[in-house]
Amino acid sequence: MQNDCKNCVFNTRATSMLSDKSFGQLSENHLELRFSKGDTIIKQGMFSTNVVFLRKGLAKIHLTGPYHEQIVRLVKAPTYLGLPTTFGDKINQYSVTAVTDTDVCYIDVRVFQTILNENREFSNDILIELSKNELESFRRCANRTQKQIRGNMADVLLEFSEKIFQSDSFTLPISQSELANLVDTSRESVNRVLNEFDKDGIIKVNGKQIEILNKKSLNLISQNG
Amino acid sequence: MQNDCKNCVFNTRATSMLSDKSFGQLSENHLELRFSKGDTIIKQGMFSTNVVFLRKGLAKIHLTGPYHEQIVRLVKAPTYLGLPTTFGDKINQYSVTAVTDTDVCYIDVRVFQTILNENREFSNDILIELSKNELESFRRCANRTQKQIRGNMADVLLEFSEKIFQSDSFTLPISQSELANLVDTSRESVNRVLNEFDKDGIIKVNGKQIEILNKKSLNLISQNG
DNA sequence: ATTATTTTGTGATATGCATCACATTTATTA
DNA sequence: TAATAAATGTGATGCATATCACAAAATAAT
Repeated sequence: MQNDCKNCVFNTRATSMLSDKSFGQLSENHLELRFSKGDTIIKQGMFSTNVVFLRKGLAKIHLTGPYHEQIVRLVKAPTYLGLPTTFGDKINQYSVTAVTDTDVCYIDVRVFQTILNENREFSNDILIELSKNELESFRRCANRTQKQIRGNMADVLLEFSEKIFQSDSFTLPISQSELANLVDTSRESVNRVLNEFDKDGIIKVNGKQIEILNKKSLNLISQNG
Repeated sequence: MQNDCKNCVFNTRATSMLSDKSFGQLSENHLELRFSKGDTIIKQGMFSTNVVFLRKGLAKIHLTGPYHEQIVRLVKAPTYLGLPTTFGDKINQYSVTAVTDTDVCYIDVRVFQTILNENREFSNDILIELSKNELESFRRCANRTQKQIRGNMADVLLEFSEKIFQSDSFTLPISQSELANLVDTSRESVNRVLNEFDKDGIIKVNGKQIEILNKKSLNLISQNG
C-alpha cells in the first residue's frame, strides 16, 4: 500500500504547493523502496524512467572516471536524485549508491513531467536546485584541482561536520579509499593526513569516529594548504 | 532601436515556440550590446538582474579559485549565460569574458521568468540545458583530476576542433596561460606539451595557429596519458 | 620607430604525492 | 571461533609536474 504523498513528512516547500490532483497522481504513481548500505540506487549506463526522491538516508553520487571511480559528492535526504538524467538523454551518467540504509521513492518520469508542467512553484524549485548544483560543481572542481590534499581533506571534514551531521563529532560514513575517491587522492594519503591532523590535535580519530577539536585550524588549512 | 526577437536569427528550437505576446515582451525588454575581445560580460560577485543571451562570438566562463583563476569552459554562441545565477542567489558566482568580439542580449530576469512561466516548451528546454551542463561538469571534473597533462591537452584540442571551430585547423582563441587555467596545469607545461605534439607530428603549431594532423593519436593520448 | 609589456620557449631544480610493499588491525563469513 | 577478506597504518622510492630563472619573440603603447 502506497503512502499518501500529501502527508509525506518530506514535503519540500515546493511540493507543498502541489494541487490535490498532482498529489493524487504522485500517490498512485510512485514506488517506495528501501535500500541497504552499499546497494545501488541508480546505475550508471542504465536507461532511466524514474526520478528518485531520497526520503531518508545518505547516498553517494559517483561515476567511472578514466582511471578510477570518482565520488562526486555525498547527498543527504531529503533530496531528488537523477534529475539531470530525467531532462537529459535518459541514460544515467552517474551511479548513486546507498551509504546508509535509505528510504527512496521512485517516481515515473512522465508523471513527474506532468506535475512539473502543472505547477509553477514546483518547476521553479527544480530550476533552483539544478542551478545551485551547477554552481556548486564549479566551485568544488576549482577547489579540488587547486588545493592540495590537506586543504581538501579539511574541506571534506568540515562539510561532513556542518552540512551532513551538524555536529563536531561523527562517524565517517565511507572508507578511506572512498574518501580518496572523493578528494582526488590516494587511500594512503588520506590515511596519513587524517593521522597528521590527529597528532596536531586538530581532530581526534578513533577508527571511523571523528571529533573535530579545532575548527579554526581546519579552516586555516582549508585556505592555505 | 531594438530588434524584433521573433525574427532573430538565433531563435532556438525552444524560443521559436514562444507566443506572440512573449515575443513582444522580449523585444521590448531586452538590450543589445557588443563587447570587444577581453571585455567582461558578467562579473563574479556582482548582483545580477539579467539573463544574457550570447548571440555571436566566443566567451570564457571563469572564476576565482583559491590560488588562481580557473577557466571552467569556453562557450560559443548561440547560448544563454548566467542561468544558474538567475535561479540561484542572484550574485554571479562566476565571470564571463568575451574571447572574441561578441554580440549579446541582456534580458531582465523578471521578463525572462514571466516568459518561462508561460511557455512549457521553453522552460523545458532550459531544464534540459541546465541538466546537460551539470552532467558535463561531472565528466569534465573527473577527467581533469584523473588524467594527466597530455591527456587533458589532447581533450582541449579535440574540443576546440570539434565543438567550437568544426575544423582541423584553427587559431587558439586564448593564450597559453589561459589554456593552463583551463587544463589545470602551468603555462610552461602547456607550452611543452604543445611543442611535443608538434615534434611528434600530431599537430602543427605556428604561433597561435594549430592544425591537427593526426586525430587518432590525439584520441589515444586522451585515453591513455 | 622605440620602448614597454605581454607572450612564448626551454633548461635546471624542487616537491607533493602516487605507487609499491608489507604489517597490522578490524570486519565478515564459514 | 577459526579462517578469510577488507580496511588501515607506515616507511621507502619514483615520477609527473610545479616552480624558478632567463632568453627570445611577438604585441601593444608611447
